[in-house]
Amino acid sequence: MGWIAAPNRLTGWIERMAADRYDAPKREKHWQAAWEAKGIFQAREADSRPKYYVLEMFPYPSGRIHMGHVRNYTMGDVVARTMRAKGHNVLHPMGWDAFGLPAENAAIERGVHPAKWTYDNIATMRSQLKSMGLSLDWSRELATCDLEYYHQQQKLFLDMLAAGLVDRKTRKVNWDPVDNTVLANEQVIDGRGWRSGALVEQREQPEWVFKITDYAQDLLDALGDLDRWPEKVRLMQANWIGRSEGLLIRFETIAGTAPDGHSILEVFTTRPDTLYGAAFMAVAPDHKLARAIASTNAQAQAFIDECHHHGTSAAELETLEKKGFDTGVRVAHPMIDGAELPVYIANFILMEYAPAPSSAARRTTSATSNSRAPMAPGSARGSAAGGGRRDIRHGKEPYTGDGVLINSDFLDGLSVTDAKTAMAERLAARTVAGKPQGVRKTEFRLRDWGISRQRYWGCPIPMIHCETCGIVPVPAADLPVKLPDDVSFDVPGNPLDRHPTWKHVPCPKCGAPAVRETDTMDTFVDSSWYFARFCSPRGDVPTDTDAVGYWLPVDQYIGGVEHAILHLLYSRFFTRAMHKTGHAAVDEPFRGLFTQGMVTHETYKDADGKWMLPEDVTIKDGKAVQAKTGAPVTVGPVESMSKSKKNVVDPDSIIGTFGADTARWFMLSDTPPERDIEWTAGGVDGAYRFLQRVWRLVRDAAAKGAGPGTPVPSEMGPEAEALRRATHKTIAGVTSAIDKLRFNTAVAQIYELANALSAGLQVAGEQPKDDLRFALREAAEGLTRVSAPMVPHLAEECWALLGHDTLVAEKPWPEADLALLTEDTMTIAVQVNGKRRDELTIARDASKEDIEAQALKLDNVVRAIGGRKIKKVVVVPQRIVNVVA
RNA sequence: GCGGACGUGGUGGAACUGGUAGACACACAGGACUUAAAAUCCUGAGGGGGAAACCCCGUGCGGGUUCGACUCCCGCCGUCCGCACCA
Repeated sequence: MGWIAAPNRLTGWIERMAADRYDAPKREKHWQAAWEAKGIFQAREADSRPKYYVLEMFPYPSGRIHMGHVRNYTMGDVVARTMRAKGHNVLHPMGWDAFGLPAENAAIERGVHPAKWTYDNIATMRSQLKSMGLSLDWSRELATCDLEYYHQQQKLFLDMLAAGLVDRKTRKVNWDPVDNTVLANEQVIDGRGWRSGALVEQREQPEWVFKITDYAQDLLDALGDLDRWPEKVRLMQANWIGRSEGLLIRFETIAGTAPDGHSILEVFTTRPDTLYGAAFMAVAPDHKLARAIASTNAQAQAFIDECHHHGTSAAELETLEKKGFDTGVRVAHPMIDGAELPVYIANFILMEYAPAPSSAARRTTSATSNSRAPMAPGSARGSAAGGGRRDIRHGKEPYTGDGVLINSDFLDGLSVTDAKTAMAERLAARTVAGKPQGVRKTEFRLRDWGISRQRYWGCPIPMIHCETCGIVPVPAADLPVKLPDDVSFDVPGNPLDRHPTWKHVPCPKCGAPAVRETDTMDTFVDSSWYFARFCSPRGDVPTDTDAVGYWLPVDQYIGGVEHAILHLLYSRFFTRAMHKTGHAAVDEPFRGLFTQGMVTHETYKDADGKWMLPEDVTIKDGKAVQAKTGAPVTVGPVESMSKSKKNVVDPDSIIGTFGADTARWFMLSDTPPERDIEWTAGGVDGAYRFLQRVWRLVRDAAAKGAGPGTPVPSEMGPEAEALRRATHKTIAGVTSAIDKLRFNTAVAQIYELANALSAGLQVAGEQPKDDLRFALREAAEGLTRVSAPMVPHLAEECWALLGHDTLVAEKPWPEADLALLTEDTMTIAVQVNGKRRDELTIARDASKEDIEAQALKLDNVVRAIGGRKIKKVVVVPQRIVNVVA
């Protein structure tokens, strides 16, 4: 065994490997450069093709891209590339949701300026995204922290202010003591800040709000037209807006029980029909009556204080134990002479923030299951249980549906709906203190959108506080209000507020010394119009109306379902606001919406219970062990990738090792896009191997197949025919799968074509005939072109292997030859009594009679019938035969 | 509690408007190639029975409609999501 021989073998092996392998990481850079050189992904407005706007939710520049981004942007890219090939003028831009807390946290922790931190991250992530080979128009890139961007946002704010869409309210806010900022109710989860996790406190704070409630009804109604949105998201938004119709009832308080000035108590209820069963009235802890009581009653005050320890969000209130405090106040029951109802302060009642003229307790509670009910329950619903003298079996027939009311005087026998109407009419006709006792009112759960944040790294709110003139907008000519660069984060609080000079400006009206608003905008504002800005990202007005008129709405928006409510609802509001202020011509920003699932991975812990990165774990003898030490590893459940559990895989290392196409292919394979996908090392290998196989198949087909542009031969043998059929079936199938965003089924069909091409190459031998040579080329080209949106680099490589000097990215989408999709003969199943017994291959256009006759002749069918009498034969041509015996 | 979605082999999943359940893939097993391994190529496979032809069972569970049900209806069980004073 001479050692001289070894190098030869090794060299031969390396050469063979090199010749047999597609070097994805290397070639991908080449094709990316080729696309960029031609600028083929840059969108222009002046174009006769139909427009198509594809957008994925833009990322927060947290540092590096993660697999969720890879999945999201791959899907969008498939749509963009496919629509481009199908002859659309495609806009597919990318930007950065760049304002926000983490930048300030980095400043606090590491002393790096938020701007530097952000732009450095953007540079990293941009290059990572570019390595994915996305067909993005990078010339439109923007970051919301660009002065150019937030300058325009300040203009929008002032226009919205002028249009009456901005308000300033003092209200009870959720204060996050860790982040030192106000949070929207939506940002409070289980009483804790959504970012910091700190327990939220309540505070009084003046803040700027956008009057989204002005559009509550419209935002609700328009959901019905968003037929290309997931039903789930529309439902969530409808619930969030939470329209409820009810009655505002004015109760008279019993003399001597209520403080002065409280002779009337206004109460809103959605169930006026249950008034006869009412047990008590409840007011919110901040209701003026509650405050009046508390001013002279320490116990009441203590109860109110206790209530304030909880968050203000509705969800928070619902999970609380229900508690009440009897104020001693009594109101007269409007329907029952002499009956009185107690008034409680309750911890589960919410002050209404909507622009009601005078705050009222929002809800009343009926007695349906409350032991303190002084009256019999007012409604008997078929399945309702509960105390009191409820008579479930009222009447001869069992109740179905909503049932009818009992023990409710004039409402008896009415349905709930009719009873509500009857009660509303009765109360409306009565007068209390000069006004109708009952007024119909529609309320919404949705509240105005508070946007003030006591933060540095956000868009400054362009307002000035003057002692004599009040609050004055910054004149448009003085915009932008630029964030100062010289800020420090060594002490808590808002750096803008304690900056030595920044906030001190003369009042634009009177010239006297005044101060700027030091609050900045909620970053959800930034993301509420970026899709519009992409239409004219460099304009010196917020939107170019021509460009926006051309591109909007976004035809296909793709992102995570976690934004189902906030971001999407705010964007819908903002688009309406932009319409009203002349910055857009549509109301709905997103014509089509798709919410993709998350990326998950197994979790790993070492012997000490510490989380481990997947890359530090290997499988040895079927057991998970630490790659370096071989120490045992505990495999935990599959969970969505998160830094805290370390079950993350870095896209860079995948792309660097296997290439972007492998990562893209994995993300599209196997799992339906709306579901969570589990990232596995095995799956990556599988994707990589398949792409290598495609490359080899196309290379071999290029060698054995016909030359480029060879016309269809007149004679076609069965093998060639079958391969051609597979090709065209795949083209048709992939086209419709991508159209429906069913990427996993598109992938499966591409596998089938690859298998068919492989079979074709097998039968071809060394000297295939012209018909098969044609079919091989057609299949290889078809395979290349339908997979191009998913694995664009490999497709370019294959296209070149096939002898083309053009780019697939510029080729039109292939068309399936419909004539090849239908075969002359087909195989249908034959059942006997509903069980499949045989199958029948027969002419496609065979008559029912022929099919029946042939089916009844089949041996298996005859045997299954077993001599019984045939009662009936169901024949569905091209589908099935069922013999009933 | 209300509303919604989902439940299919060892695994991810496919199945168009009710018409051959399990496409395609992963993992697995066998074979070819190799000194060997990797890679690659070929073959097999829902479960059970049978030498085979075939037969029985099978889409969470129980009913129903239908010639025929993963698909439609009713009732359960389970998982996930959203919402929620009450209904």
